[in-house]
Order: sequence, then structure tokens, then C-alpha cells
Amino acid sequence: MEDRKKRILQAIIDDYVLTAMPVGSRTISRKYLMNLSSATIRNEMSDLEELGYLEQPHVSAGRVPNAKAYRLYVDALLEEGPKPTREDEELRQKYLNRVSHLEDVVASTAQALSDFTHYASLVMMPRQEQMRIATLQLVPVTRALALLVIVTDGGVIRDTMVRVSEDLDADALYAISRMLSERLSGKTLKEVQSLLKDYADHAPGDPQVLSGIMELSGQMEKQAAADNLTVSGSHNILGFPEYHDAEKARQLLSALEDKDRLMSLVHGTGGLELMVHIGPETGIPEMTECSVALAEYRVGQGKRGAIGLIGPTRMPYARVLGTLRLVSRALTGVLGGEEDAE
Amino acid sequence: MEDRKKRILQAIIDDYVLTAMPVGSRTISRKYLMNLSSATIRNEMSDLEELGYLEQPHVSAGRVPNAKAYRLYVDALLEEGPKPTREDEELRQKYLNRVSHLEDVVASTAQALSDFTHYASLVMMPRQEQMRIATLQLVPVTRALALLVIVTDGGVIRDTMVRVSEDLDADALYAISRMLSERLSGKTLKEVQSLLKDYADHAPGDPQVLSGIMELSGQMEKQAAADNLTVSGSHNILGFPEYHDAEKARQLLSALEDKDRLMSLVHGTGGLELMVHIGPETGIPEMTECSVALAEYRVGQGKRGAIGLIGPTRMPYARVLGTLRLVSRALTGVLGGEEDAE
DNA sequence: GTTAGCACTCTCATTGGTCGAGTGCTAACG
DNA sequence: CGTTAGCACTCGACCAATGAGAGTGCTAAC
Repeated sequence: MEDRKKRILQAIIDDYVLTAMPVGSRTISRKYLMNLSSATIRNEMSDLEELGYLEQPHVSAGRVPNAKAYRLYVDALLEEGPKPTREDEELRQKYLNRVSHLEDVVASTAQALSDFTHYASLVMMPRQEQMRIATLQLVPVTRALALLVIVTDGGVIRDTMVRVSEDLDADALYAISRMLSERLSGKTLKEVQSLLKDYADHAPGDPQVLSGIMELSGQMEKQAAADNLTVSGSHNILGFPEYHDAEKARQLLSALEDKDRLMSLVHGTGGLELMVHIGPETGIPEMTECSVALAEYRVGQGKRGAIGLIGPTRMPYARVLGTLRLVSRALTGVLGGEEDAE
Repeated sequence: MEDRKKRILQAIIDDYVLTAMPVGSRTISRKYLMNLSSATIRNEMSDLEELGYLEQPHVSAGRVPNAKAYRLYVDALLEEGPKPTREDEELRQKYLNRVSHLEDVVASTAQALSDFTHYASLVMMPRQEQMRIATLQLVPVTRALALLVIVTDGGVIRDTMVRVSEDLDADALYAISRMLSERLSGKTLKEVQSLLKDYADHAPGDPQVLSGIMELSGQMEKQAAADNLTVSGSHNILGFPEYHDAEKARQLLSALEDKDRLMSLVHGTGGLELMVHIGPETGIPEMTECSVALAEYRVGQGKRGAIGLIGPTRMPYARVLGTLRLVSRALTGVLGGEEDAE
């Protein structure tokens, strides 16, 4: 595509991002490309429409950029890499002085992110399967119930109740814990499951505990795949003119509450630091008019989570991606992922 | 107030709950109280307006019931007690076969509640301060960090990282855990704090651990007051005609994300099983046009949490309260509170 | 005390007309 | 040949006028 067409398309996108109104040829000629007349712009716009980058709501309205247009724009963006703005710096400052649980850090990051950008934000915790067990301990709760606490290398804690035989006292549980802990540390959950199967034969511990752990690890795997995705600040969605229609907004918001479907979206982040799903690319019908920008963060060795922002397709992608990249790097830094912050 | 006035007011409320439109005298005379003419109703309505139960959006619209009207209605309702409907039974069935962590049970209850009723739902976890410690255990995480797990009598688990001196190995930590556990079990968090102060003098354990626990219990108290309130299904709000205006909806939704303010609302449930805040009674400006119905549930001895539904003031209070009561009782049952389910 | 009837008020949806923004096309220009 | 000026045309937004409908308050009769 000729350079001029690109510049015009860019101008249209910029203006549309700003105003959320169809952009006319005259606007472009006056505000963006003063050396060209509106008639010329009209011709080019007509071409761009034919190429599939623009759409016209009705015959005498301006043009509106397309998913295809944003995609072109974003792809260029992703290559050169956005640079942080002053606001980003502020956000970064605000947040660098906290150290705590993974859950808390990530959740409050999401909160801050949505408060700050006025978009809805999304957080996916790292998938638990990939985590390796650091320690494991049984804490007695009642005579027949114990809490199995598993600490993983990323500082993530998981726990579930397991039923234990009644004649095990605290000391016995501790002994079992130590033994299991020694043998299982460094393993992933998947490995634990198969290991335990063999193990059950030689059965040096309480068989009930073993089966408890078996059940737990299965349960944890299931839990790992669900639940660890949260959306916050979804009310920000309502601030956008494209969602002034209550019914539309309702549909989007309920789609955002359906974690399972969102999950599949976030999953597709095949190893890229930044990525964007534009409109229909999300694959979720209710989300054809909005985009999801995602950034990956890391915890420990190679465990990946994601944070993201959700807004109308008409997002200021450069800004949004810049902020996300910054925050995800800071997260990775704070959480001891292998990549350096900044 | 005369019985007839009450009946008319009731009819107005019923119709308004159904239609969300101002109710005229003719409607009442034809649909609800066929033995009275519209003129009579008009006279009564005029009286009711003077008494402060009704309002007129404009001179020739019908009447709209007031917070005061709903209050009268709900008070009567609370006395006689609503009865469960078929739908309630269905909800109850759906949910009786789960046993798990407090957090999970309560959260999924909230989810189910909002899905089912199509209102936004709210859950408050029991205040942690009131909880008594059952066991306490230190789980080593790294050389210098341990996870302090506190199990309370209600099966609620809290944990935080504490820094421990590097020359304590797992066994030493266990020994400390046992000792602390023995001395602290049965105490509330408040008590632990003051106890530890005295305790620090005789210092039989690692002083670092002690100060860690001190810090933690303070932290937990703070945490207890925040964070344990969640709202789900808020998208349902957008389904109501009174929130078809995007700006209004946005304000309400952001108010619902402000846990602190909501907290104060829920707190006022001074020991009643059911309660309702109608419109301005909520004390939250953004919520003058909606009501919050709350029901209490119990965990262990005397620890109280709350579940609730949030909708427009024009809620079908009888249904809503019935459902809430049912669910809260079931919750209390499942979670081993002292009151019996059903 | 209740009701029928009537005049009055106010909202809402409809209609028609105007305005302005924006397009596409054509013809002229460098 | 690309660019531009000009013009006719289209379409939505806005406005005012209009009329129907819903609902009220009041009065007088039952």
C-alpha cells in the first residue's frame, strides 16, 4: 500500500479514537494532512474502503475504521514498540513499593490498571500445572480433617482439605508431611499424580493421606484451569459512547463474567510479550465491538500469567500497549521472573 | 392507616414492581380492586400522596411508590415471613451437594444467587476478628521465609509470609508451630495480639517469629475489615429499565466496586436474620434508586457473614427475601453454623 | 361515602421541514 | 496523470407543531 494511503488511514484512526464519530474527508484535510484537499482525501478514502479498511455507517456519514484497519495499525506498532508516557511513569511509581503474595500483587495491579487507564482490566494467574512444588505440609484442622498446604516455587500457596485417618495426631501428620515434602519437591503437579500412583504400592504413609493428595492434585489441576482469571473495573466500559446502549453493555459485561470463554482468549498468547485481539478476532460474539490487549508476565522460571485491558476497538493502542508492557515488566521484576524489569 | 389505603398501596407497589411505570388509578381499579371505581382510588391515592407514600413524576402521570412505601411494605413482610417458591426449591437443590472451603462455598453461592435471581449479589465473609484460632503452623518456603498458616474454627484459612531467622530448619519451625499452636488455640486474633506482647518477654521461641506473628495478626485484622466483600453478577443491573441510562449505571457499578463503602452498609445488619436498605437508607448517594436486601449466615459459633441482593427499589421484596432467607439458612447448615438449615 | 363526568395538564410519538455534513462525480487545471 | 474545485445529491440530526392518550382534580349527583 502506498505511503499516502497509510498516512490517511492513520489519521482516520487517530481521529476516530479521539471522537468515536465517523470521520469525514474535510476533517482529515483540515486537521491532519493540510497539504491535501478534501477531494483528494475522498478519492483515497474511497480506495481504502474498497480495500476493506474502512466502512460507512450510511451513505453520507464519514468513514469508520475497521478491525482490519486496526490490525494493520497495531502490527506496525508492535514492531517498533511503544514508548512509555509520563502517566505510565506515575503508574509505575505508585506500584513499585509493594511485596506480598502473588495473588495480592496481581489483583491489586489489575485494580490499579483499571483505575488508572479507565479501561476494564483482566488478570490471569500463572497456570498452576506448570508450577513446581517447593514444600508441602499437612496442618491438622479437626480430628479427621487436615489442611494440605502446598507452597510452589513462585510463592503461590494452594490448599485444600483432605480427610485423614483419625488416629494420626499432629506429630504423625508432620512426619508424613516431611517425607512427602522431600520426595515431591521440585516436581510439577502432573508428575506428582503419576508418582503417587506408583508410590501407593509401597505405601509407607497413611493410605488415606495418599489418596487425599491424589484427589487434591487432580482437583488442583481443575482449579488451575478455571478461577484464576479476574476482570476488574468493568464499569469503565459504560463510559464509552459505543456502550451507551444498556442492552449492548449488559451483553458485554455478562460475557466478561464468563471466565471460561475469556480464558481461551488469553490462552492464545503463544509466548508473545504483547498481543491484541481486535473485535471479531476475539472469537466471542458479544465482543465483536471491543478489543483485548494483553501482556504477559512471568513468575519463577517460565511460568506465565497475563494482564490485559479491555476497551472498544477504537482504543489508543499505542498508549494501552505501552502501559501494559511497562506494568507486565514491573510485575515480572517484582515477582522474580527471569526477565529484568524495565 | 385504614385497611383500604393499605390494600391500594399494596396494589400500586405490586404493579410498579411489575412494570416499572407510574401506576394510574384506572389500572388499579381494573386490575386489582375491581369493586372500587377509579375515582375512589384517585381520592385515596391523593391521600396516600399527602401521607408521603407516593410521588408523581409529573402532574398527569400515575403515582410511583416511595422509599417510605416500600419500607411499610417490607416491614409487614419481615414480620410474617416470606415463604419459598418453586424456584427457590430448585435453587436449593442445585446447591446442597457441595462441601468445600468457606471461601469457595460462599463465592459460588453468590454466583448462583445472581445467576438465578438476575439481581446483582453481594457476599460478606465473616469478620475474621471474631474467629478463634484452631491451629497455626509455619511452613518453610525459602531459607529466610516461612508461610504462617492459621486455621480458624470455621475452617477458614489465612496465611501470610513471615521472615524467620535463617538458622531455623523445618523441624525447628515445626517445634515452634506446635508450641504456639498449643498456647494460642481458642484465642481470637485480638487476644493473640495482647498475649504476644507479654509473651515476647519470656521469649522461648525465635523472637523473629514472634514479631512476625505480631505483625501478621495486625495485618490480618486490617485485611479482615477489607477485601472480604465481593459483588457478582453486577451486569444484571443493566437489565433494569431504571438503569438504561449508561451514566447512571456507570455510577452505580463503580459504587459497587468500592468495597469500603458497601462494607459499612452490610455492617449495620445488627443481628437480624433479614434486613433491607431501601434507596436513600443505604446512605450511599449513587444508590438512592436501588435497594439492598441482606440475609445473615453463620459459621461456627456466632461468626456472622452476610449475603445479599442488589436491585432497583422496585424489587419483588417478598421473593427476594424468601430466596435470601432460604439460601442463608442452607449456607449456615452447610458451614456448620449453630442454626439448623430449614 | 362513592361514583360518573368533565375540563385540564402533561407526555409521547408523529410529521414535515430545514440545516449541515459528507459523498461521488465531473470538469478544469498544472 | 494526479490533484483540485464545484455541484448535485443523500441522509441523519434537530426543531416545531400537532394530536392522541393517559391521568388527574373537582364538582355534582346518587
